[in-house]
Amino acid sequence: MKEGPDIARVAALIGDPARANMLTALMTGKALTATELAAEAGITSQTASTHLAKLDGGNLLRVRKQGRHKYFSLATDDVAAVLEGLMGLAAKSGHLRTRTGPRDASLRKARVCYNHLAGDMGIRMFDSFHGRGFLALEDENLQLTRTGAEFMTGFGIDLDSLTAQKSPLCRECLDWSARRSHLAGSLGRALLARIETLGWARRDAGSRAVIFTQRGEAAFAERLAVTPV
Amino acid sequence: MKEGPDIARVAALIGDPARANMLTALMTGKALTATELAAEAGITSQTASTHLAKLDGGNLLRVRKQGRHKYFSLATDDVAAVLEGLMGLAAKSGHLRTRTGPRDASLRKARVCYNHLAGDMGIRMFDSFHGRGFLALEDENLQLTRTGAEFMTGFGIDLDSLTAQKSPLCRECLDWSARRSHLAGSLGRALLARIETLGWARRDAGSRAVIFTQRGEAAFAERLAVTPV
DNA sequence: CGGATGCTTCGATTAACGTCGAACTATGAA
DNA sequence: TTCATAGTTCGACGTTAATCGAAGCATCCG
Repeated sequence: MKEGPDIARVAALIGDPARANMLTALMTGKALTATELAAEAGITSQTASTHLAKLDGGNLLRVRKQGRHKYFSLATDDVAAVLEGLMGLAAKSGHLRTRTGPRDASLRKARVCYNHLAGDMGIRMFDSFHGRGFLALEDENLQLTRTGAEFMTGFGIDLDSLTAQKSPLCRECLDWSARRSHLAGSLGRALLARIETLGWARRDAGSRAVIFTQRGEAAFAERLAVTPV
Repeated sequence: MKEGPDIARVAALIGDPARANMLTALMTGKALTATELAAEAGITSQTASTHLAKLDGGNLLRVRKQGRHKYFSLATDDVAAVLEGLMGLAAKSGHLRTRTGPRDASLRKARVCYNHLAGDMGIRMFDSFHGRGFLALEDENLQLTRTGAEFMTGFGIDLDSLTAQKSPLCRECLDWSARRSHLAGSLGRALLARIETLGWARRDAGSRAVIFTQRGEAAFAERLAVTPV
């Protein structure tokens, strides 16, 4: 009778407060261990273990074992995108955990969304790439054009190592405000990494904010977020 | 401690099977009454009533009272977008309700996503509009360009009445496969309505499929989904 | 080899919530 | 007015699932 994918299963997985806290913690893009996630959610390590097993079973997480540690991260960009969408809905219905403070403003401006740049600056960069013809919508996927590839290489991105991976190079990701999209995919990740390497910005420890230096923001506007005439 | 919007609340709302069934039923875009939704979810009208109250309280639904009937529809396009995203995740983790059949194929090709066209054909139309310069990414929102407006008027869309509404004209909506976006917003709605008026396609009763006639599909490819050279 | 740390499994408790029968209100039809 | 239909509220039942203590593995370190 019911048609289509079983949406309730996934939603219920995200719907538990403890699990939701873990997932939002993973939105920074950093891989966290089970105990770290337990602390993040405010539960004991035993319960965290069962929760993490469920999330993994639902294909929401990617797990890597290293020695006696188990590192968890979000499975794909799609998961991050859905989480962002849910945040948008929750924010709109007014159920904010904390009232909007100064930290919130910086989150809107620039933050990390599963390892790539989100927020106003992320959107501006995406728009600029699009307008300059670096990205093209081809078939089913977002593609990097030849001029785009040249630009990326010039910016210090090693495209060869990126294309060697099996994960998609470019992808769209809907933003917090759920209005516009920014660049995800391995290229998005590489760009943020490059921005950090260049010293233009650094991640705020313990939150998702990305804090640009004054020089970094100017350089960003000049090279990445150019508005094409 | 916890920062950001309360995502668990919303996800838990969608996470109940009965409520999820109601929401997916509303993805057709049609407004349904409480009893219709109860039947759709396979529960009694009393339980449906409490569920609908909760969904409404979570700002996921829009409610209109007409006589002794209460009509429910999805609150905004954002809600539909999140539901689509969740379907993508659920589909990927392999938990399909029904094994993929012929109906599933037609859903992928063209279906209705909260009143606008989704699926392959929706994506192709969006790409074409983008490539022909009908849509521009401006500031925070997707904008209809002047040439785009001319085209729409020529296609028989009454733009004046659309812009008179307060709801946004253009919006992106992430697709099932969660890879690419198609056109939502009031313009997206109007386009699908126009397509139906022209007799190019009709909605399948009881599913989300949009079935094009042979002539309709040819006309669609010729006028709406032109690939710009 | 101990001893410590990270994670998992088991069992029992507890709390939350979906469910429906029954009774109630409101609107529309005869 | 009388009856029927749509929807809501209440109370009780039952199931589900989150939680933690305790015990059990696995891994690393000295």
